[in-house]
Amino acid sequence: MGNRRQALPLDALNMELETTSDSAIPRQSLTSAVADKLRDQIIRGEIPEGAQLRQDAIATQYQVSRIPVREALRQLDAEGLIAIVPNRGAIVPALSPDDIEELFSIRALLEPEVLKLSIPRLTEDDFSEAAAVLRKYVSELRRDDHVSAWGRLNWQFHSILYSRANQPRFMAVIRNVNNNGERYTRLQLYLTHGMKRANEEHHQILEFCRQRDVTQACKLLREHIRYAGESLKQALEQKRNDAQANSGNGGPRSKS
Amino acid sequence: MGNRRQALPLDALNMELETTSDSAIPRQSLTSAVADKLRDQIIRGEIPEGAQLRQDAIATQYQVSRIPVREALRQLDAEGLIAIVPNRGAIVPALSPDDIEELFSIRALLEPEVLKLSIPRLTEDDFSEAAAVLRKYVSELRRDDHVSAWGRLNWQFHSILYSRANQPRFMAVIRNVNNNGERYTRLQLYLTHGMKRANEEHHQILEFCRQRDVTQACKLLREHIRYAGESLKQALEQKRNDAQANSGNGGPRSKS
DNA sequence: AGGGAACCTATCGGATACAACATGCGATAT
DNA sequence: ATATCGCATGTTGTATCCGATAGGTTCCCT
Repeated sequence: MGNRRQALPLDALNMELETTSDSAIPRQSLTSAVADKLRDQIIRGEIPEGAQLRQDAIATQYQVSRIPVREALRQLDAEGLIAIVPNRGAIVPALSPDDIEELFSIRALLEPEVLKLSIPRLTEDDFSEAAAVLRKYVSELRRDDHVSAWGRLNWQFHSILYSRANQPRFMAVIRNVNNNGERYTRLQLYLTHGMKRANEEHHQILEFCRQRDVTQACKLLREHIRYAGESLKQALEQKRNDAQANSGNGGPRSKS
Repeated sequence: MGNRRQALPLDALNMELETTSDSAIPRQSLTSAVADKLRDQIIRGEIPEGAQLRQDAIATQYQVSRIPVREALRQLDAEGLIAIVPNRGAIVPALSPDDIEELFSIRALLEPEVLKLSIPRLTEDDFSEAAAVLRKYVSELRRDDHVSAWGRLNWQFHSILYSRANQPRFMAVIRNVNNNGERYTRLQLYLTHGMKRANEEHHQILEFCRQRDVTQACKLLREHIRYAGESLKQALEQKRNDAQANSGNGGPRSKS
């Protein structure tokens, strides 16, 4: 009974997440593995807004103790993806329309700057890779579960365009800001309105990049982000209003 | 000996750090207290770049177990203040001149935007508070340990000016980016060159804000940040060159 | 019957204990 | 003499256990 019974879940988790096997046998810590898994679930919306993240439940789910879970939660808290209330656990916070507006404003400021630095160094391979992502994007449009893939592809496209800027600090911030907002891009209202237009804009941006037209590409990117943020904000406001109206019919027990 | 012997260090830590006593009996967790303390030490440069953060040492220093220390380290890792290498501990990473340039570029993009939104709502109290910070700043200039206070006052001044923008997401990013670079503002070369000029620019920015001249204030702020970043980058490059020259003269015992 | 207070349970926070990994030093063999 | 293997030591990673806190529930008193 003295031998290993803990290697299994670690390996299992690592297997799931081992996308970049650099032949160095990475073997990340359980904390990192749990953090990555939870982050992914939150971003994809599998863990909905307002959900409580029970340490024990997560621990048993992944067959680890609560220690790595707690460390992962601390990390996600620092990333802004969850909010830890002392003695009361962690929840996935609901983002207000103003939060959405802010997040997209930050993106609209930072991403064009990175694109500007990246465009001169982009290669033909980068362009075709980006184009491939856009094709995948279109083909996913008709699938039922496209919402889960949409955000990832969107990020892939953008990050390919930025990849040659060599600005790791920028990218760290941008990635984090994207992570914070991405789960809301699943909103149906936003999807139906924005997906087609976003796709066209993506193609146009890519074309400007091919032509090395820095000014136009950055300008369009900025507008692309601003428009996406604006329409997502409106979709969110509408959803909140609907929800309020529903609760107003169903259960208004506070005032009248 | 069944009764509490752990309440003491927690209270001690909280005492040390309770700057903002909101009368809500905050009593933050040990993890948060340790994270705040370490963050402060790193920002102030008390923990120098390249230093290894031994969990056990920190735990005994603050008379807590390693658990809250580990969680605090995870948090600081997510904030970018330290780097955790699996199975090999955490270190305070050295920032390259390019990192500095990036951090200040991000600031130069984000902070003027926030200032723009804040200026119309700034009150006379805000202006006098900012002016008071600048006076304190000048009076600290002659003290020996001014370097420790400089960064804090600098941040105070800036954050007062941004405070009415009501953009918490922006501020979270800006604060974090500032934290990441602040420990390098202690560089002597940078201090001697930049402090006087920075002070003058601060006064000028404040004046533009008083006049509600959004355009000029934002323009000057952007230049202020860019100049600070540029001169700090140069100071850092010079320091690195000197260090390399010294190690070239003093300690090459591998070859000759 | 309604309100309040004491208990009760679920969950979090922290400490201790132990296992795994990394590194440095020394022994040994070539 | 040197290179390599193995052991010793120190540090990190994870599990388990215990104490603390908050919110709900029940019971009693009015």
